[in-house]
Amino acid sequence: MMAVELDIRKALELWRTTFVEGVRMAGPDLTARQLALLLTVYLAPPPHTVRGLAATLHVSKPAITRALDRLSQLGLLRRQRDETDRRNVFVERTAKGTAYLNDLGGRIAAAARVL
Amino acid sequence: MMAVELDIRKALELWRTTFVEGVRMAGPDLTARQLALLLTVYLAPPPHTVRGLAATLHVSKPAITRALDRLSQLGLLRRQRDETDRRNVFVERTAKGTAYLNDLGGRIAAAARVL
DNA sequence: CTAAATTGATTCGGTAGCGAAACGGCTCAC
DNA sequence: GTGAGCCGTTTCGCTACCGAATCAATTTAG
Repeated sequence: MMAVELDIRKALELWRTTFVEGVRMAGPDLTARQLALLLTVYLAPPPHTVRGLAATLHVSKPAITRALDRLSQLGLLRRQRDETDRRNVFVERTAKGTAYLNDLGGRIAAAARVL
Repeated sequence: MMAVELDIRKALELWRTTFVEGVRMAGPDLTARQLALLLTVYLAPPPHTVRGLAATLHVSKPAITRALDRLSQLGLLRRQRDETDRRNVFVERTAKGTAYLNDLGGRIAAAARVL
């Protein structure tokens, strides 16, 4: 697979296509924060804790907890208590979340192909 | 400028980078709808009316009005009454909106370059 | 064994978004 | 001129998110 080169105009058109498509399909309607969190869990190396995610995203812990409530309610993510230190909560992937992001990535890639 | 080719993994990493960066910078915090609207006004050929935008985005007219309230309050967009048919409202670009999207596009392009 | 520190969750008051329905200004056919 | 129809806006009741402060559970230091 090839180099990724984008000028500003094409970058914006890529975003426009994907966003408009997403808005049209009326999916789960995630916040920017929620999507950033979801993508981080799926793309960055584990383990992911609430505290770590808060630091990564420069966001308060309650904000992470709330985003986690929402995303796990949607089945896109899962909480898992750390049994060796029960204060920690690990955030883990789910099959549904994988499918969701595969779909999203596919739409982005398809939009990029059209440019 | 070159071809745009993206596999799913790279597409998602591109989004992750840009979203996490955006969340960190704590910008205006726009909704998916608001951003889709903003991008449409700047990238699709004018004129843009409320009704037309609602049809393009498959969204109700009041939703467009509200997004317009927000975006014009932020100075990223401007309403302009159609003087030949005063029922219409045209949505137009602003210098601030242009700067905002240039910045966004630049960040996307930069993120793409790192892949 | 107890006191301090750490982790994630909860509460509080406030802001902003949503869909559905109703509204007022404007145009145009008759 | 008047009535029908179109356009964008407003209202209503509701849901979801925000930051700040606080909390309960757990671990660790002394």
